Amino acid sequence: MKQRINVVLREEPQEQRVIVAGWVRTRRDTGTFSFLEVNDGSCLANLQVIADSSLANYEEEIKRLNTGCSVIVTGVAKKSPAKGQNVEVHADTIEVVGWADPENYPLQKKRHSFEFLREISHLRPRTNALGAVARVRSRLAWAINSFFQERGFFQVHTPIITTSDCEGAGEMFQVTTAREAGAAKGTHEEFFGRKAGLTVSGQLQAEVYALALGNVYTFGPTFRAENSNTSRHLAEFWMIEPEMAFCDLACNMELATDMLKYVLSDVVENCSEDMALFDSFIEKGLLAKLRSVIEKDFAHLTYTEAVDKLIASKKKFEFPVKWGIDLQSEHERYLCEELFGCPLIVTDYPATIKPFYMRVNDDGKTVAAMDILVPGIGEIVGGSQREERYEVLERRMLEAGIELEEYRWYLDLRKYGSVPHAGYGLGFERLVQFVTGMANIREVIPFPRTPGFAPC
RNA sequence: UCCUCGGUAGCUCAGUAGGUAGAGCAGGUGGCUGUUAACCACCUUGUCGGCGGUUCGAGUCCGUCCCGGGGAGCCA
Repeated sequence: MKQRINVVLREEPQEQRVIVAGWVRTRRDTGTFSFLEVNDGSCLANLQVIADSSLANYEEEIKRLNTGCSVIVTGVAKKSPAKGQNVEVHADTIEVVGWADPENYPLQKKRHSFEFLREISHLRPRTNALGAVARVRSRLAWAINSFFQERGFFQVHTPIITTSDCEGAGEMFQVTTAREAGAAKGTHEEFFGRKAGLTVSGQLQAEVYALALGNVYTFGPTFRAENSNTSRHLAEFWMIEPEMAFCDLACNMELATDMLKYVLSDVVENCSEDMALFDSFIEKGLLAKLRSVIEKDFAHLTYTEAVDKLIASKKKFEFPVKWGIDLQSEHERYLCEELFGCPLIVTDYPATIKPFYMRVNDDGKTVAAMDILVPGIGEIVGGSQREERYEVLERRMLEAGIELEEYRWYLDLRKYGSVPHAGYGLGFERLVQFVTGMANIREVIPFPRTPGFAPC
């Protein structure tokens, strides 16, 4: 039975027989045998395999092995006499499954720039850092599902193709069967009988299920056709959107805080080897940062208080601060990184700069919005209590220039058994970025899609 | 999309006042060694991002387009 290398490395070596299958990272020859470093993706560490020159295929094959070749090794696990590893496997047989021509194989046994690796997205998960990102990303997804499931939330699969436009979340990719550009208008009938696009948010549909099942969450792909070229934006990304009935802004903040602390703890505990790599090679002090986020309370300011703090700081900002403007990156960075040095929740933004569905506060000027800002990333969570009062919502939609007929279903939720409810969106890749310390969001999703880039 | 810096060997980069290119690593060959970014010796490698222009002559100067880094906007 084939075993995973993480298991072989974990068990005490007692001359037990093992079979492992993986890819050769490097080969070192000595007088009478060779060392192979084999990695099967189950963990960061490689398994050191001792290939003795007595092996039948030693001269013809073993000595030709190089980075990238795939092998199946059978042998005996032994205590390693040298430093660097506790376990090593002395091979009885090494079957070469696939060669990787060293003249052409792009990965070398040395550091590569992330920019270069991005050009070979089909090979980059075979590197230490990108493999670690993939494992941590998977664990984070698991932790998020666990968090919500443990609390009795139901996962709802909201549509990827949607006809709900102008959710205030940005440009939509259009979905059409028309073959030629422009043909969609008039000459061809729309497949859905109306304009459709890829979802920019599952929130509105999640609200439908929250007002039936109580607490729900979505976890799926999201698309923005914005021409954004930054280290924090993708055209296709994954978003988690919980939505809770009978829940106000305070309840929303509490859930978001608990969720972040829960998933961070889980990953720090269960991905320690990969996290150690990020801590020492990607972002120094990463683990200390994460532990402090897990332990410390998040700071909380209202937008109005935040504006006061920014003005009181007497700092020169490129964009002068004044009540009513949206907070710029430099403002968020000052508050989050300099003033507090921890995650910061900003609530109660001016109604004029937030979307129609956010609940209007009693002052009539602000809405029950909340953004969670995190050092180094900026906004990681954006949410609000939703407007549950029919008349108020209708007025806000009209003010926003929204076609009411298109949103009858959404207004109906306020017409029949309406309840206070709230929710938020968490950018999954931004979370992975925060957890791994990876500087560019294109490295934390397997196949990044950005303007002008979607190779496979 | 805007500002800014960059694109030279498979990778990371150097290239002086315009005179048709170099290092380290990788790769190849040989040697050595319970090695672990192994080590030592020798050898190979380039449409200098694309197109156009100035010039006797362009990696180097000018224009334009593409791509990447950093910052900004939009946001998650």
